[in-house]
Amino acid sequence: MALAHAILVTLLDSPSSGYDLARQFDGAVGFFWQASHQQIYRELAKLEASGIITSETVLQETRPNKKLYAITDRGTAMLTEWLHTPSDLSPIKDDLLVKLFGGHLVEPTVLLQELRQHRKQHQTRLVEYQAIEERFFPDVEALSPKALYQYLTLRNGIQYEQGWLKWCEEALSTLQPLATSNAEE
Amino acid sequence: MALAHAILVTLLDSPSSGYDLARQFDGAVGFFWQASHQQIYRELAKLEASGIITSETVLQETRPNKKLYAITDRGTAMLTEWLHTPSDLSPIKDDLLVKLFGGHLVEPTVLLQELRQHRKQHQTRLVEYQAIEERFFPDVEALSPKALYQYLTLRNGIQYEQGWLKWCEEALSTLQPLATSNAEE
DNA sequence: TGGTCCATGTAAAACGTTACATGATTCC
DNA sequence: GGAATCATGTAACGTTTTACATGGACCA
Repeated sequence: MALAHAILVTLLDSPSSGYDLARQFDGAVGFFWQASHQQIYRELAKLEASGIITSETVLQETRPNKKLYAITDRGTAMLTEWLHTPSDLSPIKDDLLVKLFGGHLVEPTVLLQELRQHRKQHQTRLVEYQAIEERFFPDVEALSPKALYQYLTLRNGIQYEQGWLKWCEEALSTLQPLATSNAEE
Repeated sequence: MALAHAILVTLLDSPSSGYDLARQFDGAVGFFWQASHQQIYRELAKLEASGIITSETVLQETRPNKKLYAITDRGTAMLTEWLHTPSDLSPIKDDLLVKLFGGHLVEPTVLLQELRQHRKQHQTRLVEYQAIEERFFPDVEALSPKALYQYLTLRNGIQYEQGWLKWCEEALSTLQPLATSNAEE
């Protein structure tokens, strides 16, 4: 059910094909939900069958035709109902932390390397998010309510990446003393 | 495969029954992985069938007998190999952020209420984590390598909850102006 | 001519959730 | 007497992942 909701809030922004949605899930929607194109196409078929979305085929000359999906009134009603239903905190599943929990099994350099790699990736994401913030949300006071809500999801991403970076630094300096006399980087 | 690894690092700590594991997944392991008892029992049967763990039946008088599972050499080898394989950043799936993205559909008070609820829950978790930190890790300098790795997973949880709290505050004060003349709490 | 983008799908396997099922003990 | 804890499972269903499959347009 959760993927359905993520698709619906995306369609609220603009009618999209499955392909468009897949790209949005790789971009801005990806801050808080990920899904592959296979999942998306299947879910779209299911949502259309139950009248939550409708499609319109758009013929194209130089490119394959596409089906543009849009949310129906029934879909909006369903989404609104869900917005009124409280959610639990979302569960965390993190491979890196599982690894750390058993980290004493391997030489310290193994996880130090992985921590450096993660730090780098979080750093990259943070820079991307901050670029989006500057480009699209330069003046928070001037935002429409809709833009304001979406801005907050971006702010969450920024907060999240900053937290990870801070923790990576802490973990690296905590574990570095365990790695005796190694030249790495 | 990921649940398997979470079970294995837990068994590394001490041989456990399915029931024990389920409780650990509700506790310390729950910082970074969640699983229901049904999942755990199924996975244990599978892991035993492939020689990654072994079980020994422990007869008990006043309580039901239990099967204590322990990791085998093959299991340790498999886990070690996985520790050497780099992981991607873990995907985020967060209902609350999906809701915010479509938040303009409902009156501001709806999401303000939900944000307050989430703030409260993150606050509760943070206090729990900090209690564990004080009780079990009072002197970081004195920790064994094994304890040090596990301490870092707790520190990640603390960082995570602090980040969420900070963001909840920001989101609440950003959205509060949208809710005009309402008496809520 | 080899790679990426556009565009949509099928199929199988793995993983996760919900509901059902049992039964003694211990605590309030 | 009722709820919680200990202890283990089955079954059905739903979701996610991984692999396979196709084919034209455009760019270097």
